Amino acid sequence: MSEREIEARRARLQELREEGVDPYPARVGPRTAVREVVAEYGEATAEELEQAAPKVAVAGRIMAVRSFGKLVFLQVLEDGAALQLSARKKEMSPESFAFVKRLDVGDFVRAEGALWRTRTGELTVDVREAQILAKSVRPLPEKWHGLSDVELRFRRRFLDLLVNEESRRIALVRSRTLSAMRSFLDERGFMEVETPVLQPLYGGAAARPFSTHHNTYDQTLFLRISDELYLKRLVAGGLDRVYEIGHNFRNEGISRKHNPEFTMMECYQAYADYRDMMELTEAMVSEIALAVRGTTKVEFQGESIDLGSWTQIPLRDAIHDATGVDFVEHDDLDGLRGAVRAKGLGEAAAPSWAKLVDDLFSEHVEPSLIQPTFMVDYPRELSPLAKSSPRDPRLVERFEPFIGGMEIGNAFSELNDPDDQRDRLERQQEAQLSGDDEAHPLDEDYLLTLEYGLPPTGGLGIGVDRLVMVLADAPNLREVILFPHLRPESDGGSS
RNA sequence: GGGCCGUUAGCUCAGAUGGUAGAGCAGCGGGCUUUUAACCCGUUGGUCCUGGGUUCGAUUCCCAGACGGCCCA
Repeated sequence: MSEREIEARRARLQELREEGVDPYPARVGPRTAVREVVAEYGEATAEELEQAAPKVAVAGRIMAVRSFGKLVFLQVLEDGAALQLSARKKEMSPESFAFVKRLDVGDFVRAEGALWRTRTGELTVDVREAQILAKSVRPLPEKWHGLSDVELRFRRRFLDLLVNEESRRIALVRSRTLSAMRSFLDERGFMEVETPVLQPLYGGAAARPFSTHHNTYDQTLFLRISDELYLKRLVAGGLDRVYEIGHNFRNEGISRKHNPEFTMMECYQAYADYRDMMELTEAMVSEIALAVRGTTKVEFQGESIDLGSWTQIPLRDAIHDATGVDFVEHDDLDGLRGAVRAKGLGEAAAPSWAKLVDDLFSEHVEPSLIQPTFMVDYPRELSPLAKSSPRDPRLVERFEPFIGGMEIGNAFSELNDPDDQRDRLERQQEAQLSGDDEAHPLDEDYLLTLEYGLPPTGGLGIGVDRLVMVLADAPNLREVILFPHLRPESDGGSS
């Protein structure tokens, strides 16, 4: 094992301690942010700097050392901004120079001195005094190739962030997306709330939950698969515009577009319907794109996408155009299976009519929905929480927004008729009994809420991670989640 | 869940028809006062993912497994 470098660094750590230097001091001392120094003096000429010789103190992590014996260049990085330090033997006390020479790449230091510009034009702090802020006893990834091992990048994300600019950029896009989303909703009069992650009964989406156990009450609890039912309880309680941005947990596979734990924004607006939610979605996505990217026109995986321009397609037409199958004509499982077979689309394995419609859509339509698209007019069976369409009782007032071939949300006029809701949830129970483990459970407490009365309400959910993928042009979900779910690290043994 | 590919030094990667392995960077020692992947000389460092099999001998071949990647479901 190459523990040798760690030993060497630990030896230097020990030396510092023996000399009475605290390698992990509690205080940093006065300093100017590297970014500010660069902003202020980045344009100054060598002559200007030589005349004024402005004294600065900066702090940061040493990312590179180039030593010439009596002259050492170090590059420090602080909050994504880099600055070069120089240490010249002739210009420093012997102690200070020896101290700098003993620093390792990865150490955090504070250094003070005058700014100058080297022969190659690099803005540089000519160090007179330096202090260690935190000793690093492990070597950083190699400076040229960096860290490219995908597994290591995710398992040691801090190293990835440190050496891979792209990783840092995506984290920033994510942060700005969340902040723009909050501003947008706040400005529209929405109130941010928090609802339980641990729930006695899950609901609000078609998914299998994680379950856990509360010891004191000896109670089975589920990690929420959606915020929906709790948020609507709040609307029933008179909080007319609410939103929540939080993690949902779905016990399912991992893919380019799926992580078992992901971030969802859900908002609900009383006295509104799905048309209003459509308008809200358009405005929100545009505004976030402007805030994060400065434009609604973005590149995503080689496609130019205008996030300010949406089209609408009824689900029935989209599937019919792509497959020749009309799910309205074939309104039961056997009929639809027959139609799918007749069109040569293979054996339909779906356990229910609704699931089969969903499968047809996911396979034949969704990948082609690159430009922003609202898929509308979903069948009732596919949407147990959405209000029936007054135009056609087989449909519901629902849409899903798609960008870049991905479903990025879900919205509807919320079903507030308690009897209709009971009927739909009872059908879900039947589905569950016949083997659909993603069916919605029957939530009596939620039905009680509806019996007291929920105003006409529009609801919208946006998958934040996927939206960030689009805004950051990231190829998969794990790039936009700082700590994506991975299998436990194995010791290589078989068992 | 299925198919394909990968796993070799701290990092990035070579490599051998089966005879226990190399480079660059990092480290260590030396030189060097204008570098930007600094350079020059010397040098340390390996469970070649794990287990089993075949073999005189396996890191290499075979089987199983772990983890990861891509594609598919």
